[in-house]
Amino acid sequence: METVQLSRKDQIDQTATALFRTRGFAATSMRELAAALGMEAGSIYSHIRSKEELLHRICFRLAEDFFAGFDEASADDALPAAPRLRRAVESHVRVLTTDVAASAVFLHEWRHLSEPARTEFLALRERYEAGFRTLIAEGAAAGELYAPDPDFAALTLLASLNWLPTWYRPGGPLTPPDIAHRLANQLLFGLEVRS
Amino acid sequence: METVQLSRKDQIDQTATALFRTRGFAATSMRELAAALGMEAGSIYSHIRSKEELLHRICFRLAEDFFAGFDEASADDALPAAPRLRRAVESHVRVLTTDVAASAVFLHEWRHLSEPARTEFLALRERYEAGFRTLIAEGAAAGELYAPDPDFAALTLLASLNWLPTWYRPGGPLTPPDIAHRLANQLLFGLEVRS
DNA sequence: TACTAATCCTAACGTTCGTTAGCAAAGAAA
DNA sequence: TTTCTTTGCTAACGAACGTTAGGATTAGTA
Repeated sequence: METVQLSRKDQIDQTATALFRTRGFAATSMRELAAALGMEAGSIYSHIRSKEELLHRICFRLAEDFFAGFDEASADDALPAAPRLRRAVESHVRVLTTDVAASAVFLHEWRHLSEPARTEFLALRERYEAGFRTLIAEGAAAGELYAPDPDFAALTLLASLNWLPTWYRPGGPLTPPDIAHRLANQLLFGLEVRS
Repeated sequence: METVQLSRKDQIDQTATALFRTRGFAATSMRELAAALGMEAGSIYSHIRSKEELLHRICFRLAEDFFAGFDEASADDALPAAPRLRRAVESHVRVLTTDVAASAVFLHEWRHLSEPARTEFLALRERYEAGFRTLIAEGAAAGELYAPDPDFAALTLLASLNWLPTWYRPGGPLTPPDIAHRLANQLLFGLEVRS
């Protein structure tokens, strides 16, 4: 029964994601993972080919999610760059908060991918960041954004967002849309009151 | 001769820091570390007690550096909160850029500390972040800063800064003071042009 | 009923891990 | 010259690692 297999496989993926997040990929053993699933280590290999396959799936699935969200958020060419950037920020936060554990793995554990997956992953990441750079550069060129160095601004912007999985806990006082809105505001308007 | 011993020990610390940064603490073996130092794995134990001692020293040394910098930056009570915050940001960036590898380890590998070091470390970190929260809250109360939620603002501020070790490479086009200045500007003034 | 696919087990494989014991060389201090 | 400290080696320890082989059980399909 295919759905059952997929369901069990998804269960393994999910448990692995949680463990990779809290203990790190290298420090998580297959026996730990098996114990968390209520099974024996050898049994996992009825469902997966290798430990790294788990990491691979997590990282590349999230990459897809980020791309899909960004493309949708920035697609409307009629809109000025600034609101499109705001929507892209909100999309990024939405993906991050939808699966915090997977996001944390995506952000921190990708270096344990072996070649050529590692290089492929970094290329995707670079392409994604380039999307933000372009958006900010457009906004700066149009006078909508103050960004003397769009590359630097994009770096800082994504930095603020990507730290989120280290502190965000679902069920806290702030809902994901709240967080997205506040982050976008703080990053676009800054902290200091201007005269 | 004590200085020679310390020098060799420091060499081990430094090499360990670089390896822990790029490969992660758990994925770095003592044999790898020894090879990078041109010695055998067993020989390292003439200088250290355990692998974790290396991590412990790295993490807690950096914690001290951050505290010393912050205390100096925020000490001047005569100054308004906003410029003190700016100086604290610049100090944080200075510590990060002075030893990027150690900073990356400090930020990402501390979870491999075992108890009670781990709890002790987290308490230090919390105390440091509280310093920023207080500074931002003071600035907001005095009307110098726009921060409806100082805790949230502090989180985002440190997030932007702490991502730095993932992209900064010494010898790039930007000097550390440049970076500090730009980051402080972007975080305090934001991106969006106001009318 | 017979067959197939899914699921999990036990037992073990070869490898690598952090660490230790015991010994040796080499230079500084006495 | 003797002594001590520093530094490093080889060899090995027990434990844990990812993974595999081969078999058992179960449930759905034909």
